[in-house]
Amino acid sequence: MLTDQRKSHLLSLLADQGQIIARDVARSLGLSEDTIRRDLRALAASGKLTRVHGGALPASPTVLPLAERQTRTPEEKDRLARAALRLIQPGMVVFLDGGTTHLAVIRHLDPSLSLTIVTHSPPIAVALQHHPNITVILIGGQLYRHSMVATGAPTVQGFARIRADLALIGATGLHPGPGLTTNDAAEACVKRTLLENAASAACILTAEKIGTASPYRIGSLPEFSHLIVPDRTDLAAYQALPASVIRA
Amino acid sequence: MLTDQRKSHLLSLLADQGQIIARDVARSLGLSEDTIRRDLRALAASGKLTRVHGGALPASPTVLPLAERQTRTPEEKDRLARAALRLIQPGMVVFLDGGTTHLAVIRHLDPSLSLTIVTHSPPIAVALQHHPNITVILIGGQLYRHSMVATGAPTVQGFARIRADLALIGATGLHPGPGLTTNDAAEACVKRTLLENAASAACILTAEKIGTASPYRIGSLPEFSHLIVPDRTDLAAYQALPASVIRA
DNA sequence: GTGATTCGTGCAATATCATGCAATATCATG
DNA sequence: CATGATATTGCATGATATTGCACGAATCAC
Repeated sequence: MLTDQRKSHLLSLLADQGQIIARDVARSLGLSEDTIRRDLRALAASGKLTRVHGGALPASPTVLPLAERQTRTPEEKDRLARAALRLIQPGMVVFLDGGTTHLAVIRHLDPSLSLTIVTHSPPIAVALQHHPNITVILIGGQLYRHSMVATGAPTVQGFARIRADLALIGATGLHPGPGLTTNDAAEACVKRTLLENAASAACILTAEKIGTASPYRIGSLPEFSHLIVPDRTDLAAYQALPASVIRA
Repeated sequence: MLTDQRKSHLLSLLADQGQIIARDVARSLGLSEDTIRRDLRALAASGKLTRVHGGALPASPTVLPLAERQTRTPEEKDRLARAALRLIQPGMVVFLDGGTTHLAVIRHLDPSLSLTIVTHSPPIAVALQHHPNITVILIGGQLYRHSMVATGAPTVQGFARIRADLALIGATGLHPGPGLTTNDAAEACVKRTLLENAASAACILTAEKIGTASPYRIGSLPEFSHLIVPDRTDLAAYQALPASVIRA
């Protein structure tokens, strides 16, 4: 296993479990604790995590990943969410990815709108509790804590059995090279499944994600039907764009 | 469990309950009281709480939104939940039904306990977000809003593929005739699946449910291994009882 | 008051940490 | 391909942190 790979592994482990115990990771990777400790020190130095006696904890703001991130850029997110609403028509079957942006979409949903939402995110399901006209299909799997979504083979299978009219897919990066990317391999896999099993797909991106790339590819821009970005986003670097680019 | 995590746990416990009793926390975490006292001293030194004889109190005068909820929550539920904790051992695979009683169980869960929880309830999954030592398997299906659980064939299938050590199953009624019952047919079906695929099963019942019957049968009392009921519950009307009846 | 509980401190056992060092692997350059 | 430079890893070592226990003092409940 390569060193950088191991560091990514540590970060995704941290995102997944909310903690790292040096001894356990060293044993599970068959390496000495010294190596893991060195990695942790390096990651802590670059601010990716917080070093504590015995292992590591998320860098401060991840303590409440969703609730915290929710408050980061609320007004931008709300604008984008409202723009996304135009894609949702009555009667549709919609795949809805996890994430605070999509929670914002639900917040703005017309409660009389009648449609089916398919999601693997417990917080999304909880947010839909008081939308009686929406049929909610929950897709199961192992819970990935950082994003609070189910992942793994059962999740992929669950989505693959359904054909949606629209998929709203989140991403952590958009870059001219790799296209749309995300931070976790298993999550990327699920997102690709959403993309492949929906008649149309949209991705909502906040400003800070544009121009950045995460390790795991979801797909290229033209595979999406819609891209929803902030108002004055410069997309000149992208040769192929989705059929519709919505600026909000 | 990491030391820093334990300190966070103490603070969140304080926010939750408005007080900390050193002896109880030490016992629930399986550590010596000295360790807890040392933590409390450290937290008090940094002004995060006020040290008092026997434990700690919030640093700021009051203002605890959650503590308020705690008092509104029937303490009966908390007592029952704590009693249920004794059935949960490290390493177990546990089916966890939805409902506020089971949410209370999670609130009292030792955060260092390492086990697998399988649930079809989004609120339960959300509540487990900050229990990094617990593997959460989410079971999908159509969301039934009244109880906030997934139901239907996919849910039944999802559970049936797993063999659990323990199932904690909710019910809305216990009556000498039909036994344990619930309000929704699809939900009853899921609950039966939990019952049939776990090595042992327990049902927690608050006082107002005992002696009542809902339309849909889950199973008879002797099919359960444990029944957890309030202290002075009269069960004389029931000829066959579970192997263990816990009164809390 | 009096007994029981809780407290703080000192101490010892253990675990974890940072650093230096040597062995090996990988890289860059010619 | 050869060779020196750099990176990575495991181990040894002394330092630091954590934890449980013992013991006497302080505090609480009655």
